[in-house]
Amino acid sequence: MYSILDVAKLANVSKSTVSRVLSGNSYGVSDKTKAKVEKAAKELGYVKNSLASSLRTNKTKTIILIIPDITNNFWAEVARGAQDYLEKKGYSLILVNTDWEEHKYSKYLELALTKGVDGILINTSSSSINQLKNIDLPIVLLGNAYLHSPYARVGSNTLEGINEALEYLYKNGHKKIGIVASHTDTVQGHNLENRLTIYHDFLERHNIDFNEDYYFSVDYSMEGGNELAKIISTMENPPTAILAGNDLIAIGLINECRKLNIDIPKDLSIIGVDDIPISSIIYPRLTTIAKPKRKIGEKAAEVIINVIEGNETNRNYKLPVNLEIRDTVENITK
Amino acid sequence: MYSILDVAKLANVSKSTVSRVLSGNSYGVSDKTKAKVEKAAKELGYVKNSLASSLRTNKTKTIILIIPDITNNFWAEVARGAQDYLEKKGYSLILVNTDWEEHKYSKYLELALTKGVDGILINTSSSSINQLKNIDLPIVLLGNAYLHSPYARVGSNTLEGINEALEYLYKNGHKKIGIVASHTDTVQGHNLENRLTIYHDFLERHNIDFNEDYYFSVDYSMEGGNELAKIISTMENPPTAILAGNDLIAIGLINECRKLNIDIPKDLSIIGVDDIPISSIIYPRLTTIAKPKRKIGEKAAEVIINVIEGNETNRNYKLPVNLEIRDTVENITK
DNA sequence: ATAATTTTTGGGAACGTTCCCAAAAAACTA
DNA sequence: TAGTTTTTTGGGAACGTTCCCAAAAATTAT
Repeated sequence: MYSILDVAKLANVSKSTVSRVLSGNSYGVSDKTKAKVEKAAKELGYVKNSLASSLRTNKTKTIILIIPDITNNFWAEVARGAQDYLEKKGYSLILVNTDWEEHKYSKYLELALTKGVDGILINTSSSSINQLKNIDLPIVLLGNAYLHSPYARVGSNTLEGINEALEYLYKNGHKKIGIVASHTDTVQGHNLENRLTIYHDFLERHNIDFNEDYYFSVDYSMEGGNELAKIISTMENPPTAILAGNDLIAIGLINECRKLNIDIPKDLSIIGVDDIPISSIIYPRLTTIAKPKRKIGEKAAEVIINVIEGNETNRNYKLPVNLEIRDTVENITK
Repeated sequence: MYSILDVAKLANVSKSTVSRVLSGNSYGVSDKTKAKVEKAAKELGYVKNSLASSLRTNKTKTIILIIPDITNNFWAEVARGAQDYLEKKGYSLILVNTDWEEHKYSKYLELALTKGVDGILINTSSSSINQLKNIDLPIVLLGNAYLHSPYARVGSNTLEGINEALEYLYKNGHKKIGIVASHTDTVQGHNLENRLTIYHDFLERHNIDFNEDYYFSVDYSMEGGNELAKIISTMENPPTAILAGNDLIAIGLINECRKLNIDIPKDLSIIGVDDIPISSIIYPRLTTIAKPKRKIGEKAAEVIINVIEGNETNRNYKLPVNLEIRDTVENITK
């Protein structure tokens, strides 16, 4: 491996000049010496040692991405979006999985410090958010939680999607609409209270009485969906549509309904949330509220670079979701 | 941010001593000074600057993972496996996506050089394999291709799985077994010729005549699977089972068969290859040859660290696959 | 042609570690 | 106790950049 000095010797200039040319910042270097240097560098196949550069400049052009699990398609998409954008800007991405475990947050936050990353893209947990206070680095939060933290945040406007989905069901003649929320108050930072508020507003707007039987509380998993199907199958006055908490529930519901001879969507319309890859493949294809996963990653990357380069103050971004209309909602107006 | 000198001053020792203690290699430093140093470091909240360290030692404790697309569950699992192992060993992972584009391989290989990574985990394309020659770094190839390259390789023993699947079908009474291969010779480095060899060996072993109608050549996608269903539905003497080229084909086949009123598995048994997440969720749940994705990542990480630390010469690993028995194979012996 | 100004170049220090070598301190030997 | 060996410590150089400042060269003005 050649260094800047080798290039300097070959080009017959000083290392300072070589540095000026090769670091891109070649103001005040005459065109002909610049050409000389570039030629010499090429001839040697010089490649810059970014460690030395970083040590001097205190910039690593590296971002760390701290997410729960890259194996989850949502996070994979976010990671991809982030990497794509960062790459364009000359940044690299260090990937790390937390599995929501506190000690890993600590560990990786420390890693960020030793490695000297220029910024942190992180999906925080409720307690790791506090650890961030001790870190003097640009930080962008991934997700909808922690609205009032002092950091920039990039999430999606799920509530608007919920509303849109509800209105879509109404337009298709549904008035007996079930809604699902989890046992726990928040799931991965989504405040489900808010979803219910949206739901109640919707009912009020259309003069529909709230029927508490239509508020379901199951686990956010396929098993939860199975359970939901069983509950619905025993109801005297079941809903005609379900707004599931997420796609997993919706899919569990679909699968179990098949066994219970409930036809989807004829007997029951379903809308999911997330648009996981399976949703467009199962039969029938699931109508769902699609989160702009990749865009979230891209935007987060864009924001953190802006923060790093001082072009932006911390802000909250809520990226629009999209109601992906497929085959699980029946029009029952006729 | 404090440096080693600050710690030294506080502990009243020299920077050398601090370095000795903090770099782990504290042979020849007395217990009491060691304690002093550790106390001082803790007191200041010292965190090591790994840039400076790397510059001096020429080791970054960083591996680059070059894969086609993290959004593909297969690669996400590989990445996860690799990261989990690397983390345990104190290494970090830089993630990069190629989309099989040549110029990105070049770009990222150069990145590996400037960043001074300690090793490269890469799923190469046919032409990028040549670029590796110019790189004097530990390299581990991901996947089954390029058997005769000089690099260590970690893949899976898919052929053995194919054989097992074939035998499993036979055991369930199937003799009219269709097999799928792509138009092209290789798909992502899998030599399909070999699959056919296995198939022919199987037929021979059980004295079954080769029926060339049972060799199908469709695209490795859901659309390919749809097409396959249509072909089969028009056959006079259709196979009773299909060994699909991958899960995507199998799923496309399942979905299209539903439309064509071909019952899976009563009318047609299906086995896929890959075990993508959807396979265990669709109805009916797909029996498939599961690749040890995560293990591949783990093993690759293990191997590259061994190569880096000089404990291992380049070798080929073929990790065993697993026939995941679910609901798409019918026993037709009775 | 000389002075003043601007442009271009080079030398040294610094970033924070680790490593080498020598010096100091401690432990042992006779 | 003095000499010898071993253990422990400290100082300086080095890794390869970038940045600061001054010097040299080129350009312009008088």
